[in-house]
Amino acid sequence: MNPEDPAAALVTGVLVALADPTRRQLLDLLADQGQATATTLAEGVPVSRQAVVKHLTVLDDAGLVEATRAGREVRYTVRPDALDTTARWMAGLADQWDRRLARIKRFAEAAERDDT
Amino acid sequence: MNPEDPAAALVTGVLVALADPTRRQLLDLLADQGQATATTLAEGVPVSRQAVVKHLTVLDDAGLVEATRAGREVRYTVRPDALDTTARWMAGLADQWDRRLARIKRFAEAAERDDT
DNA sequence: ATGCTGTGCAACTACAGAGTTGCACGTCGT
DNA sequence: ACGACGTGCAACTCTGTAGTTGCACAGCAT
Repeated sequence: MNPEDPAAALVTGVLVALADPTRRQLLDLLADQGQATATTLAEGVPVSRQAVVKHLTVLDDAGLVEATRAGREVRYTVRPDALDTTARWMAGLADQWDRRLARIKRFAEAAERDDT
Repeated sequence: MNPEDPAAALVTGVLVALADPTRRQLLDLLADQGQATATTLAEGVPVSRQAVVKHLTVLDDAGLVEATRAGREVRYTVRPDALDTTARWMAGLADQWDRRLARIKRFAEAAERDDT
């Protein structure tokens, strides 16, 4: 995954965002409620509103949530696209490893046959 | 994803492990070479051998690599299982969000029809 | 036996990020 | 106009972790 690749940057952001348990919890709440503000979300999580705001910023940068201004409040929504992309990337990586391992295994077996 | 769930712990470990770019690079090298030692891997990465060892420990705890002792050296191998599990978890989550969003959208449209 | 090479352990530095608090500003309802 | 509420900004603390260096120990070769 070359760092110049824009898709790579997206994946990195998603992984970093999901690595934090509080952020996963926030995503869970958001997906459940469909829409919520930072203040509301702070009630369902053991940290301050400001901490929630920071987490939401990270999630926004990762493309996992979307912020919409409505008067004096900001409503957040879940965005599945980035998550989906990352899931596909990961599945592809797992597949790649599987194939490489299979190739190496064939190699080892061939070498063994040559010995005996 | 409830924290008591053993599968959740596995997923968390994988996410944390993959969130670091150096660790992803190490996994790339490992998957490419099939097998390598910490000392060898340190040559392909811009950090010291000790740093590499620490990263490999994290990857091992996450179940992404396996360490095998061979005389005085320790050979590391990639393990696709944990990655595969996490990829599936993520795909499931993306799907879940999609369905929730679809449900909410229907809700909103129904409410709009009631208004007009 | 001795030197070379790969690991392991420990102490240390440094920086990023998770969290907090306090206050100022815009917005809504009355 | 005024109070209440939601948000934004800034400064600060603190812990975790990535990284380093130095040294001791174990295994291999000659």
